[in-house]
Amino acid sequence: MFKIGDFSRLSRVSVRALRLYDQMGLLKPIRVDPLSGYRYYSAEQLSRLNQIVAFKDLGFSLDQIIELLNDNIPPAQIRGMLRLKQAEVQQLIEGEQARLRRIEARLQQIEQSDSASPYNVVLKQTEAQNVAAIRGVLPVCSNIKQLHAELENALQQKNMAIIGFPQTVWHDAEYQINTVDAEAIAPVSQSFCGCGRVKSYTLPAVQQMACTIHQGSYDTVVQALNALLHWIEANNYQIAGANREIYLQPNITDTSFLRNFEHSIIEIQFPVCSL
Amino acid sequence: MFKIGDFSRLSRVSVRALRLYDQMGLLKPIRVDPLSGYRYYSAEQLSRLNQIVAFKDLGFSLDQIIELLNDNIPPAQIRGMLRLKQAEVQQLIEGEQARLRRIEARLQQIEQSDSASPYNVVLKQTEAQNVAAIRGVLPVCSNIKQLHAELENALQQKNMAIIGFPQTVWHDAEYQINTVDAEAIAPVSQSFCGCGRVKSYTLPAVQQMACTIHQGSYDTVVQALNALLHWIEANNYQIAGANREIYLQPNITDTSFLRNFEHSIIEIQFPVCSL
DNA sequence: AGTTGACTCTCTCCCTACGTCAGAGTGTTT
DNA sequence: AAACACTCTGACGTAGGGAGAGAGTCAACT
Repeated sequence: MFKIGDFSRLSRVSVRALRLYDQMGLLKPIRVDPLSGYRYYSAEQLSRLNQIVAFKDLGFSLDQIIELLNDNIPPAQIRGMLRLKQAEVQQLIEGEQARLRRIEARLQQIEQSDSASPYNVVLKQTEAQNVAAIRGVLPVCSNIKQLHAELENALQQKNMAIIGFPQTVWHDAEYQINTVDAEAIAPVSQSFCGCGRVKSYTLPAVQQMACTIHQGSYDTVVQALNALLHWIEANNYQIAGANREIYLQPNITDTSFLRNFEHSIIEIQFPVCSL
Repeated sequence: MFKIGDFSRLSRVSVRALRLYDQMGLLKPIRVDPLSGYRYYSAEQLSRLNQIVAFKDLGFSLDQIIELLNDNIPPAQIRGMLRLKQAEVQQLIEGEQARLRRIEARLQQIEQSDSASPYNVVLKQTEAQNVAAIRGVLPVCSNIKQLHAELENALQQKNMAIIGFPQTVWHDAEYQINTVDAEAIAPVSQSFCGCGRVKSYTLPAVQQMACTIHQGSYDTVVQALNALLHWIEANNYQIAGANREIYLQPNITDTSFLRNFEHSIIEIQFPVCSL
């Protein structure tokens, strides 16, 4: 019979852990002195303790180990739990590898542009939303303002409330001179029947959206675009749809963004998928 | 200005997290109503929040992010922290890959021997210890008993206290018929000058020791050996030294193990290193 | 002006698998 | 008998929030 300290040295498991295992019912000492409360262990218990440590090394939680060491557990279930854990660890590794790529991309970015770039790219999900939209082919990008103004007027006349920030979707797969296929969009509470150029539909949800935020003059928004595209390339993603711009205003009802493109706050989004 | 809920939906960061960031000083709302305590955020803060989320995705803790977002931090230090994190993630991945191999080895083992094998292999460190030892070439394994008896007698005559479990080191690199090179060992408190066949030295520490525990008759100890060797192979380790057997007795001073090999508890150890 | 429903506030407890005290009691040795 | 090593229980801390209680606020609708 060993006192807890000896048993701890023997098994190389900390005293604190042994007391925890006792409390959880994972490994009870063979005897507890009712007077002093001292725990006494026997050498035979090393085998069970070894099992506990082995399962812990496989990544199981103590609660799971209690289950696993239950006497009347069929081997099939143990296999099942092992497979589950296997998949879990597999996924964790993949996640960490993606993280590693992100870190490397960040390092590269710092080393290229010596000053730290102000663009931080984040992966998000977006939900589907009901929207009103006007799509058109414009001679230059900046004409998107007129499209938004037209949309706003049309919705005001229809008495439709705008319940979110105005957005633009740039449908051009690649840069084209003199023509830009763009769509001005405003979130609305419910679908309605479109009329004229105004369409009503549901902007689909996107699982993986690479996003960054641009602040300042609209003229420098290309820098944000560049940073975003670099990030997508460096992290082994692929563009999976048209990119969006969301015009973040102080208030949803405020529409000053149309007149103030010098101090705008814009979130730029690219749908992506893993390469 | 946005209330916390709107800001949360906008940024896709939970309200709870935003409150935490406020409390930690990571992202203070631009205004807090002194009466109601309501937090109000501005769209401009999305950019900082994006930075926070981006660094969190890289694996940094909130405390580290406070440092990283400190205005007067040189880019060189950011690079350093990124490199550190890179190494850390790299190591984590390797650890998880090793775990994956352990899980796979376990699955294989279960599938081969349908009933769950009672041997659980664990990786430990061992410390250096002063020992007394007699080494000899024996005709059969079981003669190790005599060597231990001889060692015990010699130490008793010298009045040396044994302060740990008796052990055997099997020096044979490979199995040989009719001759076994083995060493009976007993831990002692300090080194002394050996005499005759009894040597005194320090048994070196081992960084990685693959261990399992055998209970029952000594005759079936080969099964434990097999399980251990399988584990070492399946986990991409290599044997890096002579294997040891530790005879775990109810008490250190008890020497009944020499007479009772039918109900022994033995820990078997193999020094290993990564392949 | 009142009411309702949706938000928000602070506060506390919960999660892992222990590490780390603090204060009190035990066992062994000199 | 004193010293010292060991053990006990219990509490608090960890990272990043989740869940929920109880109270207060805001905005819209009657």
